[in-house]
Amino acid sequence: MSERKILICSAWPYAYDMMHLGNLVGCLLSGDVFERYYRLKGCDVVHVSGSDMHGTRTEFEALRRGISPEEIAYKTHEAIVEVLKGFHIDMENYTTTATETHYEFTQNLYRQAEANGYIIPLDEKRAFCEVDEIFLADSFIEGTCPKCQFERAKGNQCDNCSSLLEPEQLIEPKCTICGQSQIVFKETRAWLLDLAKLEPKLREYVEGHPEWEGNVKHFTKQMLEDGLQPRAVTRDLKWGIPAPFEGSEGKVIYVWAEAAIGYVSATKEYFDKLGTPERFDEFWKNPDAKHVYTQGKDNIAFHTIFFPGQLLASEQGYHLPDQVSAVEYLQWIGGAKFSKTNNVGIFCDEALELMDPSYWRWYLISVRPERRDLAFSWEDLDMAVNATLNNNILNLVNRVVSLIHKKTDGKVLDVEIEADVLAQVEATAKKVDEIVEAGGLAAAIREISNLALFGNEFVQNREPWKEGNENILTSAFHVCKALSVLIQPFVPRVAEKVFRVLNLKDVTFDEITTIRGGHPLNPTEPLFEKLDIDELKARYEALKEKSTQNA
RNA sequence: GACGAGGUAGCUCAGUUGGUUUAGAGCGGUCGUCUCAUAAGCGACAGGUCGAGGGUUCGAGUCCCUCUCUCGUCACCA
Repeated sequence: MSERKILICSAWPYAYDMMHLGNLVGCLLSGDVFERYYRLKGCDVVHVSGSDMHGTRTEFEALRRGISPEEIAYKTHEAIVEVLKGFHIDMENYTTTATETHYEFTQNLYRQAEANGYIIPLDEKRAFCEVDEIFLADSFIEGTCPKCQFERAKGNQCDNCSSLLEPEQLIEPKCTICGQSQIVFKETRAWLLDLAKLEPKLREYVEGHPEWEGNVKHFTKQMLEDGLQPRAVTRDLKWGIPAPFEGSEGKVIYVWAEAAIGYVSATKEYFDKLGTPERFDEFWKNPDAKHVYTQGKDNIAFHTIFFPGQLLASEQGYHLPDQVSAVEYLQWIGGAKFSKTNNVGIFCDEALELMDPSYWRWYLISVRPERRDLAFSWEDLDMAVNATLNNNILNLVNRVVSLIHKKTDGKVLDVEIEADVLAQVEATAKKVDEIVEAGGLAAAIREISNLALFGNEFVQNREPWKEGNENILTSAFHVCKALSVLIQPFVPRVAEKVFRVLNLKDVTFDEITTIRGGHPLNPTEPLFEKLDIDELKARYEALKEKSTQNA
């Protein structure tokens, strides 16, 4: 058991509504690609995530619809599980935050934090709706802004004059659940995680990661510069994990304070079920393990400050996040925001009705917003799928395989591979590896595409279809083989087909540079089908038409 | 509002700590071309005031200031 231990943690989708494509690409899909990549390299990989079942919105939405939060959460969870299957996202443990393991683990962790002196109580007046008998989050209160008289100012901020507000300042505050204004401010006790006390340790942890870049670095640095404050980890809600503190009966642990802990409990649950609970420590108590977190930029602070803060507070020696691979936002056409209520954008369940999931995977990762926000476009989709994946990469494979069948009886000749081909393949593998190890994926796809360009150019220039040039095909095959391995983490089902045609089995990363002479191929089969983008658009329009009518 | 991050050819992006005279790729577009491959492949060309203005410097896309646009955070939304 000396392989590298890699733990991939994808941010937990909120089990309240179906994810859109932007949610998918940054969290679960990226995680899946990383998982497959590291496994290809022979690492010991565990990938965990799950549905975030609790939360204010779920509970409030349940109140509004008159059903239980559980019902919403489980229904959504089941739908998400189906979507993951549909996108070929397959991890060690996709669970929920409503499991017994998670409840126990979270409560234990917070008891440990309390015993270590990191939990402090605080009494505070908070808005309470007497109709719904529930404490209201600031954003669930509306009223007239005391500054600009805008009538629908939120409890924390006025959307009109953008003043920051306290809920008490609103004139005629109303509950947005029942619409009534029977709001009183009642004293209630909250328990806070003392992040101020944890600050020196967190600072040390963050300073230990000079490789963090971009938003991850900036957000985190900013948080520390502003100084950390104790932050409430309990809520006056019913649906959630009962808070385990003295006198905290009837309150739950707040979602942000428990969802991330799910990374740990989900790993534990996985190894418990597997019957090898001792292996948990190989991932969570092992300083040599590498932990990769995939999420959207809105979650950065949770992964670099709050979550490590909790782990530190427990003083159990848990491994802290190493790589925080955060993406910017994928937006809808023209920079519009995805919105279920306004029926804008494509949601994951709809996406699967529209197109081959391999194509979605390839497109989404190739436009993965790693540097800045990015808008969906049909043109980009067309280019990524048809121009790059189909015409450039897969057609090259098909081209070379057909030639080998025609010219050398389906056998790769046992001759030397051209030096520049060897060098190009090796250089690409190296670059891809550097990119992925550093938390990038879109750039890796660009490198892979470049190798295919090189391959096509090579074949074109050396004309292996002419008599006497058959030896060239061995080099061309070498490129195709490398391509097939490199695309595997991105489009596993497509790679499977290519492996079959190339007659490769139990493929690992090493296959990229392995030299094969005298290797027989299998009969060719269609490797791809062109995507008809106009037809796809038409079906999308029809789908939207239908869901507008249903709404 | 405060703070932070970004605005490079139609699109997606590269551009080390400022310096090979005409700012680079890929895709798209235009033209040409091979024929092994799913009208795929290859080559050539197309010229973007590097968001706007000012400054520092022998020299700035690369540093500083101002402005503008986009995005994010601002701690009971996650």
